[in-house]
Amino acid sequence: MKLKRTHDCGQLTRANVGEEVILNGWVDSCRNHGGLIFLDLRDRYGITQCQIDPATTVGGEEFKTESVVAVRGTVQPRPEGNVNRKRATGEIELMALECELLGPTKTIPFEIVDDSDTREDLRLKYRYLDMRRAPLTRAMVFRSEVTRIIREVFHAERFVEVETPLLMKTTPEGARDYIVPSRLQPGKVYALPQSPQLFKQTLMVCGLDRYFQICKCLRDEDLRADRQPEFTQLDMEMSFVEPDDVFAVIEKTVTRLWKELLGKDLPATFPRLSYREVMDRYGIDKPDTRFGLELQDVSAIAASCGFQVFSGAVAAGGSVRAIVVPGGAELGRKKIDALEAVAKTYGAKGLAWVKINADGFQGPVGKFLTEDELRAMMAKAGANTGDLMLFVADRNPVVYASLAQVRLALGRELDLIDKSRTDVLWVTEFPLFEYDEEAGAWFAMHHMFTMPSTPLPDRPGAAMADIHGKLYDLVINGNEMGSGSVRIHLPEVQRKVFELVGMGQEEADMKFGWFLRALEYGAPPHGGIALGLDRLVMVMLGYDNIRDVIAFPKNASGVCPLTESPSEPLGDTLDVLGLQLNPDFFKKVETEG
RNA sequence: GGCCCGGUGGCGCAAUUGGUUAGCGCAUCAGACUGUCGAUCUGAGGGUUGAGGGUUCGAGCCCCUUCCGGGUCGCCA
Repeated sequence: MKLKRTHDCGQLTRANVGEEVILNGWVDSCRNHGGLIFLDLRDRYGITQCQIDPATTVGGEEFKTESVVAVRGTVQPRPEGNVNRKRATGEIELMALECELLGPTKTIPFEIVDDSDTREDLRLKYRYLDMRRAPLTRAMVFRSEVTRIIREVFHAERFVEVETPLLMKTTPEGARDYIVPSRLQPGKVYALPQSPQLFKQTLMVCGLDRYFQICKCLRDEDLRADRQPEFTQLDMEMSFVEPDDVFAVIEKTVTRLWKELLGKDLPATFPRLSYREVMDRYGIDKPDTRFGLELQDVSAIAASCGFQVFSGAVAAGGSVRAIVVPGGAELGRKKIDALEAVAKTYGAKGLAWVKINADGFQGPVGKFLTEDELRAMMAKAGANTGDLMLFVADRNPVVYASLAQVRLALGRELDLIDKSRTDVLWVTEFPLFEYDEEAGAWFAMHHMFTMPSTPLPDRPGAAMADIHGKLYDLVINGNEMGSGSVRIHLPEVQRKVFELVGMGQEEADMKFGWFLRALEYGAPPHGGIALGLDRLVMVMLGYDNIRDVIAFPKNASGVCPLTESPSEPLGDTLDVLGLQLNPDFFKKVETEG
């Protein structure tokens, strides 16, 4: 290139008038008026208008949108009345003396505008074009700032940044592993990390005291709008700590991120709510507390009512809970049906409702309950005339899950969520174990390395439901942003937990023997947390899709439309590993099954 | 794997109850134009409506199968 830039496209102002400069960038738009051409040159930093006189400008012509061009010219003030107030460089323009086409372009497949509505797989196929859009460029720069600040805080707090292996031992608990076959050890495989959990705990046994890492984690599960097969975590671990010590570091980090990057003040410490409390009030362990409509337990009244659906649910050990929608008596049947559909998605058999009109009760529940029972429920739930009450009666997990989602749907539908608010909170005191009715077994709710708060029972059983762990989640605006715990540092406790979730001694030694051995040699009490970095950036920017904060994401089918991965293995890749792929395997299983 | 939504020129959309030659905006190409700023004006080209099958005198529209994309449930310790 002959014309190498002296400035970027966002920095020239009145102060530069008279200077001869060179700009390099992309053609944002090129407006040809015949006798003169206006060329908007764009780079990451901004857009500067260049004026080309086709008669005198060397190499001056109309350039194709998105081609890469260099312009040498003189900075001049724009004539009176032609200032563009929308741009930082709007007071000046570059009178082009010479132009050079640095990178020609084919006609682009879609327009590059901020509010793109091009379908996403096409945007991903041409990611380099899509990324030139301001919202995506901004996300990348913003994300870089987030990690910069995180590193500043953690280094200032004397954390050591350590890289842990990508090729590690497979431990198929939890999510499905991505597997990497070993060439040097035929017949064996590595796994890609679902998280560096055991390595970071081992680093505590190493005596590093405070560790952090911004690392990739990989889980072979189905994708969602907020879930990618590979994602990034801010992972940290500290020795000789209680949960409060972990909270303090994260609170410092998060408040500083919000302050520096969004100019918003968050409280110095975040509210702590117990798992019991958030489930009771919101039915979900990641509550969006930016609006009300909390769940109301009317089981006591429902237990003795004549409505079998209600009384039966309570008798079976479940509950009847309600959401009161203030002014909800105005809601039409269509909207209530839509809410019922939400409830059913989450396992509810139905969504009972009653409108409290001035002239009486209206709705299916009204027919089955006496007026006294309805009035008692109104009082218990805090409902008034003009309100709508929505009920779910079922087993507790179903009641919680369905009403929690009905509540969120109402929040969106009735526009109750104050988007200007940032509600950050800790959810604490999670149960350590959960019972999986399908599998008929107990398993660890978070993971198997969390220190119990109370003594463990001798053998698996119902008593496990009452065991709580030093477990905590960070929740921001209803998003699970991070999860952590104080860990087990005593090998006999760790062995006991393995045993309680049905892992025999032999199996435990095969999978985690190396780690149990590490705990036997002076392991410090320790704890930590991992934050989802992609989600954090997504929430900070107010985006609703995780792909928009990741440079080269996969689509919902796990395919990268840009590179077309995954792809058929090439050459002797498989032979070297002694492998054979059998894509028809799944079809066969289907037809034979 | 289940459910919901979608697939129509390069991109975004439209097309009464099934009914002429499938329209519109942007983009593209050609021409005009010395103050635009996502320029404007004039004109032109560009489509086997994702694929396959069926119903019908007639299918973009209805039915079946299938592929692709988005969302979601399951799943994600």
